Amino acid sequence: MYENCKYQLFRTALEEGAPITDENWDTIKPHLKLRHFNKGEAIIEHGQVENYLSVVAKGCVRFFVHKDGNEINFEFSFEGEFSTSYASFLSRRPSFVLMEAVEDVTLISIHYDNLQTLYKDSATGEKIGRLTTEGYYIWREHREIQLLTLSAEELYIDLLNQYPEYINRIPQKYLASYLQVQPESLSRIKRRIYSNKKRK
Amino acid sequence: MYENCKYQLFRTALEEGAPITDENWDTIKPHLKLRHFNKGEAIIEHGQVENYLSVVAKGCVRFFVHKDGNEINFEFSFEGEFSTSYASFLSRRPSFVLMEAVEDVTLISIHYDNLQTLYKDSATGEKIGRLTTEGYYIWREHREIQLLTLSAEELYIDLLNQYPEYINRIPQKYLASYLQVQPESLSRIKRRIYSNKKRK
DNA sequence: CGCCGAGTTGAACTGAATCAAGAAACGTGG
DNA sequence: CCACGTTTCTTGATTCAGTTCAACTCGGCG
Repeated sequence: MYENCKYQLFRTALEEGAPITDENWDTIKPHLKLRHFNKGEAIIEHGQVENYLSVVAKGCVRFFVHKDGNEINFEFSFEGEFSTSYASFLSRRPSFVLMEAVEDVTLISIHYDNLQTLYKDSATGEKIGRLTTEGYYIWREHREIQLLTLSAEELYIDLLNQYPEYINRIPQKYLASYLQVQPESLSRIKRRIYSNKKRK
Repeated sequence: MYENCKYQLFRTALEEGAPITDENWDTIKPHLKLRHFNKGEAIIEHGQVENYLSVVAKGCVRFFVHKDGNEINFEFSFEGEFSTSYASFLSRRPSFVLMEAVEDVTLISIHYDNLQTLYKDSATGEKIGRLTTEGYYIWREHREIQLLTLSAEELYIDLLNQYPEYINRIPQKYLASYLQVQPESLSRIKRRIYSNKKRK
């Protein structure tokens, strides 16, 4: 019963693409499983193939890549959001992206093979898959345009406005590279923004 | 007969996702149409909803956004590649992205409504749609990681290696913002790379 | 032939990176 | 619950790469 409730988050996430009928849900639900990760634990390592499409039930996940010995964070996911190395999941190729639990994390996951079965068995499955991917695509395009057009400070302000409850859960050392700056610069950006707010 | 041949590029583009049967193709083909644009002409303006999913038959298209009175280019498409303001197309919302013909351009296009009909009428249609979107997604994720990890010089070298035939067709003033630098800096980057090559 | 936009080059400037040191927060074990 | 050690965050000083601005070259086109 308790787990049942948790799975709902997966349905809700899917329903951002399109409404799910109860019958659809009944065919999906048996394939879901919960996976737990401790803070700091790897969820996907470099070179692994991502086998799961997951939604975060609890916690915060960061996505990052290695570059010259440094980590560059390119995404974070929180409760109710999809959380998967999607390009690897879709292409069945080794993941270039690493995933790690920023906090203790619980994921609601469906295995790739089970998803393919759903696709094969029902046109609705295909449709849900398409709409989910479309939603994911739109998100990526949005982020890419933001990266190209906004300064680190503008990106930070955007996060403050859109996800005030999330921004404090991401350690600044991770957030910095997401905004394309060094941690020291992010520190100065925050000071600048904060002192401006006080003045007004 | 001539146009028939041109449409093939659309099929080829789709088949990067999954093979298309002749029957599938026969249901798609009647919905395709060719659209021509002169060099410099707008294909999508800011705020328009994108109604077409297109593949480039001839020419080069640039995708860009406005920022503080400047244009920032975030994508280019060439012969055989998809070319659409996809987030707008999928979401039916006004496009934030502008599209323009860099050279004289011919697009092979299918209208949104016709695509939806294909989706409704066949599970295969759904599948093709899903796989196409997946391919598009993978491309976007790849580009986003490149933006985060590579310097302008590294991005340029990457283009040189991967698309040597395309890079010269993009005016440097457009290419610069794609690499996140000013045209003057791109000029210096090219000189640096070229003089290194000579030395070796 | 002369115009115009694109590209190149140089010089000065600027904002972020780097390096280094100190302050604050965290958590681990006594 | 406190003490200590580790990590994260902040702050300052310096360096450096890219921007900006301006002048100049080049090539196409009427």
